[in-house]
Amino acid sequence: MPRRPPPSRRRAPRQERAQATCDAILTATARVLLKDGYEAASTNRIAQEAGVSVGSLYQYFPSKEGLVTALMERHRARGLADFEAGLVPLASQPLPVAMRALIRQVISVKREDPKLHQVLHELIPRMRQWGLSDVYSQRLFRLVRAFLAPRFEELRPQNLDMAVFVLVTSVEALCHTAVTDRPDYLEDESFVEEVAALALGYLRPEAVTATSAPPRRVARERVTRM
Amino acid sequence: MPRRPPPSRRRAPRQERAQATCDAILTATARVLLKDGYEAASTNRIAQEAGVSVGSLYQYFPSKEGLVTALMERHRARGLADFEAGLVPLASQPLPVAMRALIRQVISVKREDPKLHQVLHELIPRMRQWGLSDVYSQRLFRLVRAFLAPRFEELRPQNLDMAVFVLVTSVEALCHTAVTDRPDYLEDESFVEEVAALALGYLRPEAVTATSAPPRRVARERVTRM
Amino acid sequence: MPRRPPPSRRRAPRQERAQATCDAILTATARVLLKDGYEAASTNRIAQEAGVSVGSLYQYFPSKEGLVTALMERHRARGLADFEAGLVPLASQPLPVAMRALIRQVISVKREDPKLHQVLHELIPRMRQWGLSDVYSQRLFRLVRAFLAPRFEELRPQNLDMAVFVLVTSVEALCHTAVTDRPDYLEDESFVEEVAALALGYLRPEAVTATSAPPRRVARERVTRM
Amino acid sequence: MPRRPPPSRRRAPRQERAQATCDAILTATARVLLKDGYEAASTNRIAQEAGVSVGSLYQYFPSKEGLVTALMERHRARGLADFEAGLVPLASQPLPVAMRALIRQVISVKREDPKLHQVLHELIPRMRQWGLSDVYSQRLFRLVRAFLAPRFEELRPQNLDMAVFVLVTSVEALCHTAVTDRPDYLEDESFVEEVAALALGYLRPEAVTATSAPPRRVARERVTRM
DNA sequence: TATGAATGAGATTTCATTCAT
DNA sequence: TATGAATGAAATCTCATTCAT
Repeated sequence: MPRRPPPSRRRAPRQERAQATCDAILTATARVLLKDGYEAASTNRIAQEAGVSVGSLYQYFPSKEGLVTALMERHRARGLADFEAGLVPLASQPLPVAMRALIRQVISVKREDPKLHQVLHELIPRMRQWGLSDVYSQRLFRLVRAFLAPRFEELRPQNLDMAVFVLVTSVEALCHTAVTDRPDYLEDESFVEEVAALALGYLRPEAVTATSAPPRRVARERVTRM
Repeated sequence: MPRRPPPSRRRAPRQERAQATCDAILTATARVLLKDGYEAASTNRIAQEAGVSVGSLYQYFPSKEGLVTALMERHRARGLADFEAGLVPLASQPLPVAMRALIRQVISVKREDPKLHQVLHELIPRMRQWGLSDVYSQRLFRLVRAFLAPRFEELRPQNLDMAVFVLVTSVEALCHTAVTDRPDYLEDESFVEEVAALALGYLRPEAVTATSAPPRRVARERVTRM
Repeated sequence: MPRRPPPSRRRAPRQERAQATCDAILTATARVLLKDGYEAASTNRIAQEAGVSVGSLYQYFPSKEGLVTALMERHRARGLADFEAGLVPLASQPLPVAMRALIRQVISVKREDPKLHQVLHELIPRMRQWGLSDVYSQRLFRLVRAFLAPRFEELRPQNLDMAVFVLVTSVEALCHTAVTDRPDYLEDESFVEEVAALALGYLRPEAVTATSAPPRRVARERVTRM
Repeated sequence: MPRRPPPSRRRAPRQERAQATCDAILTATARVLLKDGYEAASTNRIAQEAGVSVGSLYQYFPSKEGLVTALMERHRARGLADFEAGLVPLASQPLPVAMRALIRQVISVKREDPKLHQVLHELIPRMRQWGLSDVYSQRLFRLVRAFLAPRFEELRPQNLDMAVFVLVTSVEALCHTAVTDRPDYLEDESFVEEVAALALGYLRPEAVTATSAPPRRVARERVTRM
């Protein structure tokens, strides 16, 4: 029996003042997480940074976990909304064009506040430990799937779900790691090209791989490439 | 001024018995990390699991950080050695063959003890916070670079370093995420094919993404898309 | 210097509505005390249960102490009134008849709401700590004393005050403990008989303790002390 | 499903020093409970009073609850042992003699440290809330039962268990309340006589009560006494 | 060298109470 | 009068680390 995920909010703020407090707390949480990391970020410290008392913090959030969860939710909801908004006008574009645009968007979203992105990214496993399922990943997955589905016929992969997994996982990792480890790449237009090459090379209809894959393709490829 | 990374070992064990104790502690650390996660893994608990006193633990390791670092080092050193060992006989193989073999190896290494892999994976950002540079990533990077360098001429990417980054990051993320989130993929031979398709499709010499790639294209594209 | 007992009420409710609120709060207090016990019963929780805001609660009661004290007073005042009402018609009854009737009444009062009785009973020491003297015990004592005084001549005990203490204390304890620990006894008519036997055996004129109680002293003492 | 009572001890002290610490903590607990009562007695305060750090306290006791429980156990175990020791030589004495001796012992035990007795007495309901069954009450009950059983034939009560309940509850309450509320009675030999009169009058073979009890006795009594 | 008792700073969380609206 | 947001002192408990034995 999986334990029900604990709520991330304790009570909805009714008055304006309360909403402001609530926001201030979340923002302060982000700031403190950035500066000190999750462990060193004490609730007292966060409250202080938000300019409220700890009591207020606990009036709106049931625990440190809940607080961080709420921040995460806010952050990811925004990111997902952005992504979706960016995706819509691309539906009718040619795949390469759309792909590059998407990659640029992913990067630009992460670059906006790289440190916060990184901190929250590192919190994901912890949230999993807390029993929170990653609904945003699932929604992202579904968005990308819906984007690719209409073009399925022209693509090489036969298993759409797996293709989405491969694409989302690899592109996400590349963008994230670039932000984290190679900020120089972010200024480099050729990086986008390379990520696009990875994605498009993977999706493209022409057979490319070899030896053990579906018979005839393999043969053709072997001849073609080696 | 970046702080000098603290040592992960306090004193090298001289006697055999000491070495055994040291190993026992590291192994216990892994066990406890698995069971309880990093935060809940107290040094007292680890010592108990190892069958020694906390005092002894602190005789061999200067701190909890050091202990975890040492475990990490042991683990990654082994992983890297395995990887290197697997890489050597593949030097002379055709790329697709070698690539599939490598992917299989990465997966099998992670599958061996998936939970431990995951726990240690999640510790990486923490170690970074501690000021430890990820030497193993760098060495992995160099290994892959050395593997690809001789074939550079036949590959599409023009920037070898970036290509290595793209490959290592994406393949690693795919294998890791599969172990974590989609264990069903691990049993599925087609998953290896897809990852291989991603890698090979990225590396292959023929242009594929149409519109983009090498120098002039970029210019054209800029005109086209922006 | 003993601190003056703090008031249990802040302001007397003037309007009817206010009286209703006041009652609602007290009733809610009882409910919450029952459910959660004294410590877990927070004033916010009580206010919520009463359907008012904490602010209102503090308009009628100066503190949590005062709130609980007021509840206690209400409860004991009612209990005492009941007891007194029951006592009046028994004044002219033979002692055994009256005694059984009283015991039955004590039991039935406690059985009415055993949990509340128990909770409030357990609060008595706390109230003592708060410096509140137990006026209701004193009034109960006086009632029983007044009940026994007219029959003093026919009773064995020579010290009326002590006899009242012995009777009240033991009967009260028996009834309370039965409600708490042996609810089965409450259904058992023979329990009433046994308690009555205890009380009547204690009060009866014939000497009984034989062997050690110095016989003649009794007579002398009567003269000397009462 | 009743929750298993939590342990009152965390780990048994192995070294002498540890035992001393453990004792010091328990003694300090008693001292602080006396002075401040349960609520105001903070674990930090207790540790300070014991001259150790809080950490040490929590090394031996798992919680404040556990700490108090352990103190209670120690206290009641001693009291019970004393009582049992006093009971043995009385087995062969005439009932009135034995009864007076027992009452004197109960009083003297409580008088030894009246405040501590009172504090611990008031903690009993709390322990019940914690799910701890009152084993010592049960053992006391059995001791008294074993004491009365051989004389059952000569006693009035027909239900031995109920008789034990009546005796233990009333005598205990009288002694306790006297210690608490009427310390003057403790100096007064006639108080012991009255309590003995209560107990012996209850137990004595001669019929005494009336109207509704077992038929013939009732009749006789009515004639005799009223 | 090994042990494990002891330390104590510091973390999370609660709740009686106040007071601006 | 009523509301409920805000306060903040204080309580319980943990755990990395030290050091006397």
